[in-house]
Amino acid sequence: MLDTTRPFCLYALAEIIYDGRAYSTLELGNYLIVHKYDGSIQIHGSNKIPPRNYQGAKASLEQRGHLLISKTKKETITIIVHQTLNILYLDNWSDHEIKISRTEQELATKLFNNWCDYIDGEFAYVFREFATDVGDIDLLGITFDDEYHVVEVKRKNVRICDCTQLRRYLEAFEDKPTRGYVAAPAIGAKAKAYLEKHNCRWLEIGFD
Amino acid sequence: MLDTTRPFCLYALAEIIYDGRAYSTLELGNYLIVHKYDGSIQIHGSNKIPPRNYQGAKASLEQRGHLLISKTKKETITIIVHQTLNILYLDNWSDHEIKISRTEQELATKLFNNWCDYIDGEFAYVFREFATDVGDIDLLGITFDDEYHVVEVKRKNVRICDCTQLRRYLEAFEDKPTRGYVAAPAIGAKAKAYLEKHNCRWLEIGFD
DNA sequence: ATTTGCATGTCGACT
DNA sequence: AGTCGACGTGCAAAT
Repeated sequence: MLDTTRPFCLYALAEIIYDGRAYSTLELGNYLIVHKYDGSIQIHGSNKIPPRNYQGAKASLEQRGHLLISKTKKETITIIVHQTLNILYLDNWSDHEIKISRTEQELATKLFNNWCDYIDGEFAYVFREFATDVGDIDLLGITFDDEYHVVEVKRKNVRICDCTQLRRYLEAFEDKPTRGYVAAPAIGAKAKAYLEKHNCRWLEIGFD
Repeated sequence: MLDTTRPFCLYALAEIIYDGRAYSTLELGNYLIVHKYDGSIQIHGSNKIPPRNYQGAKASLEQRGHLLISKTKKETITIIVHQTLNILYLDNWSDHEIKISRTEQELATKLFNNWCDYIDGEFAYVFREFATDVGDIDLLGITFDDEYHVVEVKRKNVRICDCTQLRRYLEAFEDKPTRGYVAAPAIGAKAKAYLEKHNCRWLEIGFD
């Protein structure tokens, strides 16, 4: 018998059925089942980072014989436990978060503070997080002769979809003369070609 | 002493430092550390599905005193183990994959097989996975009078970025008359407005 | 409650 | 190795 009110880590011979946004089955085998304080549950196989199956926070967990059933409004995981190999209750489990540095914010700040090192022109204003109805623009500079310089910042390699995002922002000023930039540490060949084809530029910017 | 050649699940009082694509620290606390056959490692807190820290397959794991060090070429996780609370070796751990149904493929097939129920017109051809240099189009129908009907299929709620993706495909035929569709079970209000503004349509299509 | 965009996204497929 | 698109993406912030 399992105490489903406590967080645990169960190693079991089991099979799993998921029904919700999709439908999936996981055949009989030995899996690691982790149940957390927030109600979430995840079933891990012997490789890869993401769990084979999972259910997010606030799921309810219930045991009925050899069945473990995790439910939310729209989704259900049914675990058929054939054999319990091991069980570990995880008391006093910490909920601390990681503290991160070197983020997109950090790059945006650097570009904002050193604007003229990266972009030519005589600017009247430079905005951060400029709101438009197709989303927020990371950095927007407006020159004295009313030219709109739109910058999308990425903390890593630029993808094509980042460039379409930039173009969506540029369209928001279609009545103005505009220039588009993606600022990032690196860019792929296809994305660069796509950018240049649409008269946009890549700004190389890295962490210190 | 730990056998780092076997997959295990370790509950320990520890602190963690990650350095790689970003830099992060996780303060002293009780965490669940899972090491898999593929070399991957993940550190879990008491809530949420994703691990606090992780390292993908083919990472090397090494123990030096109370330090556990997981390394790849560009990334390092250092686990400072203050106290080992529990250790479970996970022998004969299965690597089976889940089998999924109700996928985007399934919806695309349904639309392909029942094309005329969804889209008006006299079609000469309908293609699946039609390749262009901006990506593969899920479904492309060409009428006898050379009108290009482009369909992007989504298995769930349509996002704005799905609509920009559709428009990118439409641009590939800018010398032809085109019509654009996003086929999906549901769509948000904003995405729908964006679609209609660009003369595209949402096709409601669901699983059986 | 819904929508939006980020993420150390991860992962698989393809060049 | 690098690039690209999909994911039951998960998640938090804004609306």
